[in-house]
Amino acid sequence: MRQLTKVFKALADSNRLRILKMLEVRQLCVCEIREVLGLATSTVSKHLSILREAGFVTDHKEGKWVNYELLNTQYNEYIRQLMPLLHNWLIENRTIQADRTKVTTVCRETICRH
Amino acid sequence: MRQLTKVFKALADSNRLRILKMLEVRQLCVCEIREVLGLATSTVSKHLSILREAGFVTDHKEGKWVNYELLNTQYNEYIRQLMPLLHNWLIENRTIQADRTKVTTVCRETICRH
DNA sequence: CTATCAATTCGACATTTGACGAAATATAAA
DNA sequence: TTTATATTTCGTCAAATGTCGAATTGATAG
Repeated sequence: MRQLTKVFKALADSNRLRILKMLEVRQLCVCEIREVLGLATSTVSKHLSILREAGFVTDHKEGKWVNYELLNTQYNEYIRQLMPLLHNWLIENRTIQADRTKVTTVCRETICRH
Repeated sequence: MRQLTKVFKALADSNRLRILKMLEVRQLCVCEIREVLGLATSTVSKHLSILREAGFVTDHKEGKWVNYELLNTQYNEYIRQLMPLLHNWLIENRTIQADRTKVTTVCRETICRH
């Protein structure tokens, strides 16, 4: 039950939903997500750790960046079943659509300098 | 997005999950749920209002009691898709199993005369 | 009409949560 | 090695949450 509430708690925040829907487009580093959401870097990092602890995402070091991506494995049965639903949700949402557009244009090389 | 986070927030509490899994067995009034969960009546009432606002349950007056039951309609698309998953989850969980056993034996007539 | 009893609402309280900036860590570049 | 940059961790704060008991509401039974 603890594991399930952790999964639902992770989904019970609009900024984390936005992150998950952005990661459906492609891998992203912390500063790219920060740029789209307009939050402090530390806040984004915290959100990502919550998503990681719940089993939604995983991270890979790439130079000085940390890439986060959706974890599409069968490790967590709850998430394995939830992700297909989430994939079809919020598609019409304007914020989500805008986020995803930004994600395609955002470039870590230019953004992260300052 | 607001509606979806409301749905996930409602699911992000173990007592509310226990309530939903109990309601899979049968309709229940507030005092029956209170008896199983061991919470204050006002707390149970609050949990039920959160589940109602999110669209999971509905209530019917029956004399001095208020019966709560799962709302299995297509009003809320999120819930319509989530409930089948939740139905198959937590089946092995001991707390949930114990709750459901109690639900079958609990009698509002005897319990509520406290 | 008055008592009783189930349920809700309200007010208080402790805990959790989401946010930030500062400090610490890690990696790349000079 | 020193500097710059990306990320994490830590401390703090305000707001939200879960809980309770008391007061209120609503309906039944005397």
